[in-house]
Amino acid sequence: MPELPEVEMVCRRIAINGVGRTILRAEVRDERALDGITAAQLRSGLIGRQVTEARRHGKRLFLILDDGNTLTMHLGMTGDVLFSDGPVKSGGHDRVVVRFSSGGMVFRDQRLFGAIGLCGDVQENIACKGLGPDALVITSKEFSERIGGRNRPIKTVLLDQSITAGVGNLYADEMLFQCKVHPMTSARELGPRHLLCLHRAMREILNLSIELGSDFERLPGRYLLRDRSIGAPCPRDGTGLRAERVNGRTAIFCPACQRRR
DNA sequence: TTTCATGTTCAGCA
DNA sequence: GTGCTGAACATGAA
Repeated sequence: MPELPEVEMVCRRIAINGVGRTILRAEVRDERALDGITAAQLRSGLIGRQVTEARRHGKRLFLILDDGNTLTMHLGMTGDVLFSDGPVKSGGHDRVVVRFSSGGMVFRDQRLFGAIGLCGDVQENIACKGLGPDALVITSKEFSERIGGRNRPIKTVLLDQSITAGVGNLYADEMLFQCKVHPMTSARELGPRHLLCLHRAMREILNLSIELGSDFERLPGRYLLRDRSIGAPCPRDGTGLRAERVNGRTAIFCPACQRRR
C-alpha cells in the first residue's frame, strides 16, 4: 500500500470519516503493532477523545485529538486504515480497532512493519523521528540544497526520509526515469538542471498518483509505474528494463536512457 | 523450496 | 563523522 500518495488517500479518508467523531472504545488485537506504548496507555489516551484533525507528513499519519494529544500511525509496507458505518467486522490482520458512537476505524497491517502510537505535539514527533520536509511541501531550492552535494547514490538519497519525507522505492524509480538519471549516480554529480527536474517530477507524479487513486494503470503511457517488471519495454525507447540493487532495494530503470555517468 | 515485496532500524565494518 | 552491507521484523505471493 503505502508511499506518500497512498498515505495521503488514507489521510483524506480519515478527514471525512474520522474527524468530528468521539472515540468510545479502543481495542488492541495485537500489541506488536504498538509503538512504544501499552494497550492500556493507548486505550486511556483515546477513550472519550474527539478527533479534531487528520494530518500527514511524509508517510506518517497524525490524528489530532481534542485534548491536544495525537494518535500517530505509520502504515509500514502493508498497513491500511478502514472505516465502517455499522459494527466493525473483523478482518485477518486487524491490529487495532477504534469504535465511535456509530461505526468504527480499523488499523490493519498484514506484515506488522507499521505502528500505531501516541504523542503530544506533532512537530515534536516529526523532529523526534528525524523526518525532513514533506515531499509535496519542500521547495525546489530547499530540495536542491538538501540533496545536491551528497556523496551517495541519488536513489539512496531520495529514499532517505531525513532528507525529504514521503518518497518510497517505486516513486523514486519513477522520478529517476522521468529525468533520465541512473539510480547509482552520486547526488553530487547532479547539476541544478537535474535537481530541478527531479523536484518537478516528484511533485508531478505524487500529485497525479493521488488524483488517480494510486491506480497505476490509469497513468499515461510515459510512466514506468505502469509496468516495472524486469525486461518490460521502456516506455520511451522500448529497451528492456533492468534491475539493480541499490541500498538494499531493487531499482528498476532503463539501461539505455538512464545511463551511468 | 526459495525468493521477493510500496518500510524502518540497527549492528558491524572500512 | 561518512557510507555501505546485511540482517531483522512478519507474512503472503509467485
